[in-house]
Amino acid sequence: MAEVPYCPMEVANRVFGGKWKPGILFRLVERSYRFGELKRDMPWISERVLIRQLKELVEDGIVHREDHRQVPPRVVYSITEHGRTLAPLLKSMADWGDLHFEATTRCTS
Amino acid sequence: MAEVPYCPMEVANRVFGGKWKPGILFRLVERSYRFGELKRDMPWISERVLIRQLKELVEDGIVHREDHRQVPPRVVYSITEHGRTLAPLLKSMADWGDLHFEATTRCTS
DNA sequence: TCCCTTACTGACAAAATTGTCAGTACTTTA
DNA sequence: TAAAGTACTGACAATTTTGTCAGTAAGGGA
Repeated sequence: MAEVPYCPMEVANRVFGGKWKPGILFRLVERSYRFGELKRDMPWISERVLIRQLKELVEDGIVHREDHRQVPPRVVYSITEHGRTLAPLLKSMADWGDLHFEATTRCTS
Repeated sequence: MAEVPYCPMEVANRVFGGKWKPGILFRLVERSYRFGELKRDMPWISERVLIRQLKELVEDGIVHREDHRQVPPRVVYSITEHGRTLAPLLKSMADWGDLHFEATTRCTS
């Protein structure tokens, strides 16, 4: 199959697309979270997956990870400056989701 | 695992997320396309997958499918009025993708 | 008659993503 | 001595998404 050329859509999609990243970022834009807090706040994501998503976001420079090196561990995740540029986009997505939800449920149910 | 509650992010993500939908929609916001045109314009998506994505978009009321009932077939896809509400969001995504691409390639390569 | 065209379908395979389960480290509290 | 707490990791399984391949219909042209 032909090679995929550079596409900004692909870039954006790779960085904050996926099943859970938008939701995670939506929270982190609001405030910092300890790992356990985030986990309890989104119990429908398995711990393993949450860790992986956070790791990818950290690698992409969207999220900052701060390990306080305590026992028991205390690790705090926060949005980076660069990640914050996603805020309006995330807001638009959520708004559109609401719009679409209302538009599609008004007549069918 | 806990049930996923209603989340506008999930809704938006389900409708226009995925590997190819943003790219397809980005094109359809510009103009209408015959199936074959779209296929040639994005040769990196397999025909089968392109059809499936379009079908889902049609089911979600984002894209309109018009079959001219000719032989050989002539099927034209266009964005619906509702789908058009995604336009600014798609633009923001593409813009952010560019921004991120430049931010991440400036120093690392 | 044979081949071309176009949009599409079904069966299936490969790959990517998501999820489960059992641990680990080290300190505090009982 | 035992248990609890926290943020993880590794091995592996299930699921979802994506991709491949071989068809099909039906008219037109050589």
